Amino acid sequence: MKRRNTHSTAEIFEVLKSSGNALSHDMIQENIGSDIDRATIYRVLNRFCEDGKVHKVIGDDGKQYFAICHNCSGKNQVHSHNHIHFRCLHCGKVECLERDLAVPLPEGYVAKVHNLVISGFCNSCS
Amino acid sequence: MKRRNTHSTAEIFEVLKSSGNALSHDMIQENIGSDIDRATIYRVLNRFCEDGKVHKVIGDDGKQYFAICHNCSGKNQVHSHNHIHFRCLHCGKVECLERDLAVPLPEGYVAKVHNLVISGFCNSCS
DNA sequence: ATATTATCGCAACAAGGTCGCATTATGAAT
DNA sequence: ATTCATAATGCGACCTTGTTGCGATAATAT
Repeated sequence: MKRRNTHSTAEIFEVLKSSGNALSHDMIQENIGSDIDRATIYRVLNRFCEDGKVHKVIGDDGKQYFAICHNCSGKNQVHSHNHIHFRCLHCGKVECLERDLAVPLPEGYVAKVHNLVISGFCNSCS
Repeated sequence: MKRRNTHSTAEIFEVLKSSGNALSHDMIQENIGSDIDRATIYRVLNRFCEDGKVHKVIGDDGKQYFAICHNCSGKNQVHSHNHIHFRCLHCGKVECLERDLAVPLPEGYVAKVHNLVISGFCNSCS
């Protein structure tokens, strides 16, 4: 399936880019000018993930957050997104701490997905 | 509020203990003998968390997993549960890797909750 | 301009978890 | 042992997050 450049994809990507943080679906919907359907936003985001333009983290609030890949090593690679994310319990901001983390696993264990989130208070809120 | 010893709390704690791993609500419901309501299970587990007998992790599947605290340093302490959890994508097992992790945060950041999950394949499934 | 088909919007659905409220049962006091 | 206050339960309703089916729309190639 070839991807098409649509209004929605452009706007959603722009919101993610200008934010610089990891955003949940509803954050995106707020920050967006036009009115894009919830299902469409999820579909666009999941497409971004498949294409390796974006990575997804599940917060300790159980919600999905999406962020543009900067230092991530290519699409769908194992270990590609093994950095810690920080979620502020006060302002809600979720950011990627650009510090890769090598976690030694026991013998015979194979890592596929890293989902590392620390929450607390960020520098603006502590 | 004083806690009471009930049938449900005893059974749920026993299931967690004999399993040795972190269990989701439905895993507990399967492993349990009697028929305990979903809401009750969640309430019991949340009570255990408040009392520091158990800690909770959100998996990258968005589900809550509960595990008995072994090396965790007391109830509701910051940094008390800062170990990595491993979730097997094949057998579903979620286990605590008993290896504490000191993550250096940027200036001004305060950690409150650690939610560190790596998923992949465990030694039995890889 | 036309055809193909990826994408969208809407609605319905599913799963996970919480909450209100009437009922039950635990543990303490009598 | 009986009574009493109230913690805990079961049931149902509810909310939120996310996904899916399907007909309508619109992006790209010809």
